[in-house]
Amino acid sequence: MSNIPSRDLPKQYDPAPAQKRWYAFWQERGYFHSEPRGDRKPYTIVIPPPNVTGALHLGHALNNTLQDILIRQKRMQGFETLWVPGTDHAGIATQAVVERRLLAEEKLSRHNLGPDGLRDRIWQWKESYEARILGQLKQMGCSCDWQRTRFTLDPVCARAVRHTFFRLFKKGLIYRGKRLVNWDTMLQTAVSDDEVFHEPVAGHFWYFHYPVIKPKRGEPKHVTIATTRPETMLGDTAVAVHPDPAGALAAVEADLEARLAAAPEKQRPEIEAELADLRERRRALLPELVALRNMAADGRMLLLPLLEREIPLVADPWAKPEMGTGCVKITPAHDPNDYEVGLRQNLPMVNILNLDGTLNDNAGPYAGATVLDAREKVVADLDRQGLLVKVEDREIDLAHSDRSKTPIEPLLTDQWFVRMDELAQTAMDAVRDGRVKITPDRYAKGYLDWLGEKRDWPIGRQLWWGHQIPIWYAKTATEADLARAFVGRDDVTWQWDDQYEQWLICAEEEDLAEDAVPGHTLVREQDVLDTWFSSALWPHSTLGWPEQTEELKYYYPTSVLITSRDIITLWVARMVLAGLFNVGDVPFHQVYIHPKILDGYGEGMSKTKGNGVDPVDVMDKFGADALRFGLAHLTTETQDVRMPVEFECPHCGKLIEQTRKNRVLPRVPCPECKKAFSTQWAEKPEDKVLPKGLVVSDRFEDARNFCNKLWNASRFALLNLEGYTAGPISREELLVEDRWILSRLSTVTRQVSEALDQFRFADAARTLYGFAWDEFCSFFVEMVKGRLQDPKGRPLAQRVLTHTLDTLLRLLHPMIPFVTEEVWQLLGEYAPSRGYPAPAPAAASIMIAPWPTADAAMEDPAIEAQFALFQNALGGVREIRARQNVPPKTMVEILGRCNEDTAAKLSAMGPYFASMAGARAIAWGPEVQPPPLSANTTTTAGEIFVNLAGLIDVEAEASKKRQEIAKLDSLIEAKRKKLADEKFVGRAPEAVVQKEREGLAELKARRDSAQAALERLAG
RNA sequence: GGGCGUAUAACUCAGUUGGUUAGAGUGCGAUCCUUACAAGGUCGAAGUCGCUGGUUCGAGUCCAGCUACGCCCA
Repeated sequence: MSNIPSRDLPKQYDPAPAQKRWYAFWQERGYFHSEPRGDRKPYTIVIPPPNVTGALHLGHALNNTLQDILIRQKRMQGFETLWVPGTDHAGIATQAVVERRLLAEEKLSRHNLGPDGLRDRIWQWKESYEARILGQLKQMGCSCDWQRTRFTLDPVCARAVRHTFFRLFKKGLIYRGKRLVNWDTMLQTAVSDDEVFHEPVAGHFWYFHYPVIKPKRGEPKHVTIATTRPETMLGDTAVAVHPDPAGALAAVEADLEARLAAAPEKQRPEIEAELADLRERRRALLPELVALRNMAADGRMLLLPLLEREIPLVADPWAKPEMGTGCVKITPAHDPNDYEVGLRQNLPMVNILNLDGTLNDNAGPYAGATVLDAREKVVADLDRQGLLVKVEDREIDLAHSDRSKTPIEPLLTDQWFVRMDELAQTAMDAVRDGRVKITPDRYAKGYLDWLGEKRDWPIGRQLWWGHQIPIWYAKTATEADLARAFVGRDDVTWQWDDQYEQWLICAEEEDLAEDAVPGHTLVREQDVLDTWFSSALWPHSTLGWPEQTEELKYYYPTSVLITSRDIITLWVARMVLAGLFNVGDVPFHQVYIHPKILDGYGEGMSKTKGNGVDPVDVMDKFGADALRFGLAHLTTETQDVRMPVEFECPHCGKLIEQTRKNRVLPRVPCPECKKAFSTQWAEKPEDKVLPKGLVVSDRFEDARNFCNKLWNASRFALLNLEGYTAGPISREELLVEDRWILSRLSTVTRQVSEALDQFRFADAARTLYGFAWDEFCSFFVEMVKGRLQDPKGRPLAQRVLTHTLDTLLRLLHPMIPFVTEEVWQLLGEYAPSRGYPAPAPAAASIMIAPWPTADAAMEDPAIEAQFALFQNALGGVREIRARQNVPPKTMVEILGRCNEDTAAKLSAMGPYFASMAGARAIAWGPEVQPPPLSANTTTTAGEIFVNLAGLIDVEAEASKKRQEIAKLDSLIEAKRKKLADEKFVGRAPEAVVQKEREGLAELKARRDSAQAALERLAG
């Protein structure tokens, strides 16, 4: 049997074929699949299901890379690991995207298609994006158990949703109530606060008079109010004035004075102006506000213009005497603050809007008009009646729906809620008592604060895409009818709805027929549930709950949840309370919050902004391993990661900076070759035919280079394994470099294991990077070269080399699975059995090879110290060679003046000085004298002289020495001063002082030797 | 307005419990195609640790204030 490589090993690692080959291999072998096994401990992660709205960007790539790193490590550690993949239907987001697309491309609205038609289109979208997303994960190497892939709308998840709703409803934790919501008039649904963004727009501030009905003598005949939305006056049910205008003004004034006193000079004029304004306002306005307050107390009514409706003047602190006219119109059904006033003052709530954003019959003659039309008409009509006082220009912070990008209308509607008081408390307790640990722990604060508000959770969405609420309305039936119809069934329950005087029936498993209650017609609730309702169940719904499956018993609670900080409240908190409510235990023991990836401007990546980078672009250019290692390397404790990206011109390769402007264009022209290329936004055929410009970042180059370095070191090892034999290695036969690398290997193994256990991914990556490159490649591999040429030394060198490489590969595998598997398989061809101290057959795949364990007995500080001496001496020689421009192939003679101990240690390293620094070591020891023409440098190993007879550039060397002396002088001076300071010597710990003294002595010695060298050069 | 975070080399980031002359990668300069690797080797230059004060023998590190930026909440 031959040990000659069975195929050529290229000098550059080519990631693409390895990725394809080994991912298929792993899947064929079923390594990703997990089944409950009593003899092993489970380690479980459920994926944060990506929205099917769009493809994944680098933020997701980071999230999933970290999960795969942990899963792969734990699998190697012998846990029964399960990583559950899946996607989220993302109700409103997906429906909005598909609707927008339909409108843009086919000029169709959802009403043209109808509910079933629209749902068909959304399913098509879902199928295509789910495939794309799962494909992205597979390309990244994610070792998910694909047999267990779930979707939040699939039958298993749907059943969990139904059961959860039923349980909550039965316990009285679900109710229907009025609520002012953010109404999206385009999508015609309520959207949550999280789905609203505010944007300043140019608007106006209109001032109107409302006449007072039957004013008494001396009282004002009208009140003046100001508004940015005149049409809402049609829904006004009161005007408010502050109950204590004088007191309120005084409070504001006191506050301003306090600020003035504390303010820095440059802010004073501004505050002073405000104060002056306030005092003027008191002079001009206060008497009237007091009068109005008294009128309010006396029950005076106003006449709402246009509709000629009588509305009360009320006293309420919401009216701010320091703002506007001091009076404020109250529209409880269309403004959150007014809604509060309406509740306090017991005012009627008049809704003037239809769901499509036009005005309804309550708007009288304006019914049917759009909001903007009504606004114009209302202003014109008031003006005609002489009630328009003035108009000011003003910038308005207008709420927009994140989904449709249209302005939000606050609207009072019936909504479904989950009562949160008790549920929130259970989730708070779980974090407080440590059953759920959040890392970094500062994020626990936001979680607890948010839950502490215990705000009821609005769960209804007026959409067609989602889990339909399992409620049926019975208007006409009596409770006796229901009891008769559902006798003996525990899967149906009902409640009385006071507001609309009807029965609400909830069914746990199957839908109810229209005639399920004989003689009556049931009507099903049309609303669907908030997406987060199904996401909240994810850790247990994916494991089969409500069935008590083997999976649920074995894998639940899961081990860790890895996610980004923006959904700690929306998702993490709700998973905790849902898990506790449904299963009776927390959904996971640990939560790790990872950094966010920002673009070059410091903005988070998102599909809508256009700055999202497709990980596939990065993988096309650098490979999956480079993507993964690069991301892990960036995952530090607190920092978000800034990643400026560039387009790579597909024609000429030129890199073009991605800007706010060009990142949303469907095509970008290359400034270099003038040809255009397409981007992720290309949709029109004429754009799509252009070649695509990859979006890349040089931040992955390091990682790509690292993988290549590892590949080449492996290549070297493989090319030198001819004649390899497995065999035991005894400690005694090891050479210095063997002991050193094994010592380091053990330390690194320990450090990496600990770092991953504590989610310090960057530490783990940096440790491995430094070890592999600077120690394994730069020293061990270099030093083993000579031994491999020597028949006597070769077997041991091969054994230590294969063992070290084997261990290094295993440590790296979770981060860079493909290249490590590629090398592992090649290594298996030449050295199927390997290891220290005794060889053992290697696993069939590195994926299932055991995770290395640190061997404290191998950690040898003495050897590491000795090795450090060698490294320092070597560095000294190289430095002199470089500064003296000694040609690379010229061998130099070196001498070292050092103590006996160091001399003994360095004498043994002769061959390595030769091979690694082109130096022949002549002598080591305390008595060594410098050659007449030499350059020197002082290292921790002593003073190194390089004999430069025939080579020396005297002036360069002298100048270098003078520089060195100057620098040492200033350091010596600083240290002298410090040691002369009695306070330092008296109060600092003795060890520190001693260290300073030694430091000074060393600096002086170095200065002396530099001085001596300078004199020799002169002489 | 409240909360959280960040500010260290030209860029992107490390920097443990305060203690020698503050590190890495990239980029920059010099040099070398030495048979694992030019996606590489060797060497080098480069920092008022955001600002101001405080604690301390000693501060990038601890405290206070300020400035700028980011995120979350209202």
